[in-house]
Amino acid sequence: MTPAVEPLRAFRRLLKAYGPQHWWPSSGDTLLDSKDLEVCLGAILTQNTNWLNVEKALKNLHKSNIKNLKDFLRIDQRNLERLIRSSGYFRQKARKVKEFVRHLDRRGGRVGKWLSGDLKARRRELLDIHGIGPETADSILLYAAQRPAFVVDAYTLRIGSRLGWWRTATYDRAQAFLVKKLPKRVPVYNEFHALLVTLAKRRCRKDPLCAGCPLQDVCRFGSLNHEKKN
DNA sequence: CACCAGGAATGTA
DNA sequence: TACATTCATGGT
Repeated sequence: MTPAVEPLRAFRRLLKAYGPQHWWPSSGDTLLDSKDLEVCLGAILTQNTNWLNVEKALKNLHKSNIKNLKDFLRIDQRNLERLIRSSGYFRQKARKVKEFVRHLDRRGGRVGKWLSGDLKARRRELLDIHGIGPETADSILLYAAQRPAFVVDAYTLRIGSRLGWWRTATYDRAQAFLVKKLPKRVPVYNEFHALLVTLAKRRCRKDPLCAGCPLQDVCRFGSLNHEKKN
C-alpha cells in the first residue's frame, strides 16, 4: 500500500542530512570549452564506471587540446580510444562519443538549443543514438540541458524497492512513480538523484535501525551493496 | 583474489 | 518480456 516513507519526505531528509551534492561535477573548472558538452561526454564515459576514471579521461582530452565539438569531429577514433582509455570500455565508448558528436553536429552543434522543445521527442531522439540508453539520455537532459528528466539508476531501483516504492523495479516504472510523487522541478530531480547515490554509497553497519540518525527511516537498513556472489 | 564503479547493446528462449 | 553475456579500466 502506501510506502512507509514517501519520496518527497525522503528527499527532504536526505537533503537535510547530506546537503547539496553539487552535481554535475567536473574536476574543478571546465575542461572542455562548454560545460554542457562536457556533461554529455561525462555521461557517456561514466557508464558503469567510477567517476575518478572518467575525470582522468577528460583531463587527457583537455591536455591533448580536444575541447570543442569540432575537435571531437576531427579526432581519429583510434586516438580518441587512447585518450579515454582510463574510463574503461574504451573502444565502445570512443564509438559512442563519435556517434553522439556527429548527431549533435547535425542538430546544430549546441546542446542547449538542440535539447530545448518537446521533452519526449528529444528523449526519443537521444535514445536512437547508439550508446545512449535511458539513464544516459535522462542524465544528459537533466544535467546538461536542465530539463526535468528524472534519472533512475541501479541505486534508485534498489533503494526504492527497500522502501516499498515498487515491487518489481524497472527503469520506466520507477521513473513514472517518482515523477508522479515529486514536484516537477529540475533542482529537485538534480539533487534527489545525487542524494540517492550518496545514500547508496554510505554504509551504516553499526545501527541498522538508525536510532538517532538524521536519516531516520530513509536509511534503516545496513549496507546497500549488491548481494555477494558465491 | 573478488568485487565494484553515476550502462547499453546484443543474443537467446 | 525476461535474463545472460560482452565490453575493460582502475580502485579497494
